[in-house]
Amino acid sequence: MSNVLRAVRGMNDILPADSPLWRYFERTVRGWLDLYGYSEVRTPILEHTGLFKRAIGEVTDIVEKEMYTFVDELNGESLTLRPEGTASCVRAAIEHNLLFEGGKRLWYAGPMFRHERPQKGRYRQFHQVGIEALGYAGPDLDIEHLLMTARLWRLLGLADHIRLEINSLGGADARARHREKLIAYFQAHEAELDEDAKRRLHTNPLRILDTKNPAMQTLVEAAPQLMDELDDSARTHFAAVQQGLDDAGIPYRVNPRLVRGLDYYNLTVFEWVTDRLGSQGTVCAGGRYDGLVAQLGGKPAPACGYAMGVERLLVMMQEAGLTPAVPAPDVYLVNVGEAAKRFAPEVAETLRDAGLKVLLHGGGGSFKSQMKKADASGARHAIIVGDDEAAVGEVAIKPLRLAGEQQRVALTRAAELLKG
RNA sequence: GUGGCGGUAGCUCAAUUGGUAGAGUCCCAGAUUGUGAUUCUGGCUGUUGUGGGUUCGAGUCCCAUCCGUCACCCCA
Repeated sequence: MSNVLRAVRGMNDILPADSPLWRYFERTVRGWLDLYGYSEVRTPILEHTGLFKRAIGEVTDIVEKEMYTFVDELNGESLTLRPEGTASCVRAAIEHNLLFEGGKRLWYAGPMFRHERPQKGRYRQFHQVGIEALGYAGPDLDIEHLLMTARLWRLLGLADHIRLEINSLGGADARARHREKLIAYFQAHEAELDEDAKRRLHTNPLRILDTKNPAMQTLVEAAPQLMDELDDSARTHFAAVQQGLDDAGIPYRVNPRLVRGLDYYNLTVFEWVTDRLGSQGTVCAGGRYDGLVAQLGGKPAPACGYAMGVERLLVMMQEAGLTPAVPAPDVYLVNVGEAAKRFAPEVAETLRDAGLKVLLHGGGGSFKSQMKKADASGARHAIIVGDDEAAVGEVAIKPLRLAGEQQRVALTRAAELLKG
């Protein structure tokens, strides 16, 4: 294998054994998005580096050490493979004035890139489906997003394995106040902080609250709560979101320590989590980002959205045994003899004209081996063409799955017989 | 980026204190010269991830590296 080229680490081929699951997932997701009236946007995989720095935040882990950034040597521009989809989606909406007529419900799907250490459910090229509602301020869209995700889990058969956690981050001012209090509080207890916490104190103090170190639990529990800083409008918004979940009968847990890794979030944030994926438990997450449109140069517009990790959901589906049936052709066309070989493409095309999925045997081989392949293909029928049949424009139809006699008919009658 | 464990045929896995790399499956052919799933017979399949080192001799021991995996970090 030393001379063999390999895929880049953390970037996977999706092979025929897996593509039916992907297609099933994508089909389900598209139908589900149609139910809610969302429109697809497709943006480039590559953007100017500045877009992500401005949208995600200069000091986030993603921007500091996980982006695939390079200089286009032909013109000196710094470009970046998108690490997430919201920035591109919002950029496109601003660039093309999509919000001119008011709110827009959008979605996108595709590969994202982050230079992290690969692990199960975490890859350097991974896929997300993202949903964004731009131009809507009220909690009604937050609620719509939570209800629609709950429906998707039901459609995919994952509802029993996923639970919802929500929180409110308040406005920018509330978070700034909270951040200061938090830093002051932890500085006052610096002796009790572990190494991780000391490092995070000024980079990402919110993350200290998430520590898994049992020795710090009491310290963390007595820390200033973001919830206490929320103003009335943020409280009202959050209460309305919870009311909406209650009305819909969707169970959830308010997790005051739930934060987001991207700077643009405010007010409602949520995560759908599972305990079936080890440490990669977050399967879908998002929230409100009312400041982002203006931050990227657009006319100020509120917005909220979320993204799901496709690979993580697919692993869950596989482990739950929810894999779709392998697609099989309707007909496997066996052909033996020179005249038969010339006749076979006409037979195949005629049947395809009638909408039948036909796998034409390729590569020669004995009659027996062709029949074995016909069986292995999963086709319901084998069509057998020999020189005898070819000479008179007939085919032999043999049922492979159900009982029944083989019968020989004119090609012109074959399709109707196979479909009936 | 840090640490633990792992890597043998296309796939799933064996290989005794270091002593000639094996099985099942798959694939191919035949038993059955125009009939597939079962059965029987025969056959193909490897730079033991890669590169060095120790040794008379390395799948096995040592070093490096790549890839996977788990945890951390972070996140979908």
